[in-house]
Amino acid sequence: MHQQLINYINNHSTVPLTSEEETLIAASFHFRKLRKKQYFLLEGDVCRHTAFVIKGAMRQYSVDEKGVEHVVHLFLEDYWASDRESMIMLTPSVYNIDAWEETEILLITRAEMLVLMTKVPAVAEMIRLMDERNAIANQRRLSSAISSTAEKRYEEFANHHPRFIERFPQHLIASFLGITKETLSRIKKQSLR
Amino acid sequence: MHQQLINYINNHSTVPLTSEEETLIAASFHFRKLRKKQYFLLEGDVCRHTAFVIKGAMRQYSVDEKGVEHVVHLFLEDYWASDRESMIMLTPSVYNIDAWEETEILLITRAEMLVLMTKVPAVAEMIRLMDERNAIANQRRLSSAISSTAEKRYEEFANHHPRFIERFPQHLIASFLGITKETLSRIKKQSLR
DNA sequence: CACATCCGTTGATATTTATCAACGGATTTT
DNA sequence: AAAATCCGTTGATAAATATCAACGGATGTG
Repeated sequence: MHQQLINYINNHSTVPLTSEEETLIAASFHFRKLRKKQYFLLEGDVCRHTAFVIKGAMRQYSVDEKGVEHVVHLFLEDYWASDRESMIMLTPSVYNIDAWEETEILLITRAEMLVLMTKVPAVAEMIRLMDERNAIANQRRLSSAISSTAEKRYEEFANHHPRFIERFPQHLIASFLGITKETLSRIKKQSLR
Repeated sequence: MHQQLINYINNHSTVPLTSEEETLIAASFHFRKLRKKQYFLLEGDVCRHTAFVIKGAMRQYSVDEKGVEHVVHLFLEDYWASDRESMIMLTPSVYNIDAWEETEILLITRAEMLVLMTKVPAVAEMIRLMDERNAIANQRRLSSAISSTAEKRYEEFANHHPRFIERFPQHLIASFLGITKETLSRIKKQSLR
């Protein structure tokens, strides 16, 4: 059950895990299964866990005053999901995270993760790498949100995240890009010519 | 000259620096002065240094096919400037970073920073803290770029970054927010009513 | 001092994107 | 199998924002 996470860590660090370390990791993460639409994080709650997605699909979104959902992140297998701000600051989250498909995740608290990072160097290395990649991806996304048209953003997104397009319906992709589903529909139609 | 950085590190970590550590830090950072408009990073170059701003103001921006500048970051005293993607991946940067006012910075390479982090725990701690804050700030900015109107984005920006408004002209603020200077001018006029 | 440049503003207009409403096909639920 | 919900599309229209042009005041520069 934890094998996928073990593989993931080995693939994202330079020192292979010893079997003791593997045991320690397995003991630190707790398995949980989410049915479709079930919440991993509810707006207003403090985010206590980081989730590693073993199988399935989730989305993170806020809901504005008018009740409109704004998707800020999408997750598939091998993604890490959490609200970092809420978890670190211990403040109520403004986001919801729920399962789009039936989903299996491995959960760990921040405290446990910090301990694990000191005990298992490969985990610390992997986390640092993920933080780095995450920072770079966010910078790119921000840059394109500020300076690109809806069409270019979709194009770039489609090139970088073909798996998302296969797994999530178009109206979630639109929301993720910050446009309406109607606009995305028209963009796709146009760009065929 | 390095005193400001020393203070900064002490203010952003839990263990005070020893005088040996202070010496080490002072030896790792190199002072540089930039005239107005002088570049710290030029598009196409690989970003080799991180800059700590002692005094002055800088901006980071890309230039699109039409020659329009898009400001992605603004920096004042006590800010860290670099293009992380370029520095880590060793790829040519798509950004320029230049001085808006006459600016004094302290420079350090990534390799030197990594060494310093192992030798001085307080530096490692401070960097981790900055990474965290940065990740949170980027998440917020992304979220508002995707889901807020130009007016709300400006309002939020003005509340969170009053110093930027004092130091940078309005057209740079507009670009930072992803809108034109004309639109920002009209937004401000409207919101007076 | 004279000249040039920068900066914010305004008006007129064009473009992009959102909103609202409706539809048909697919899928899920009962 | 029938009913309900979800999903993508389209049309008509409204709202938000960009573009282009011009101006006057401020600031910087030779």
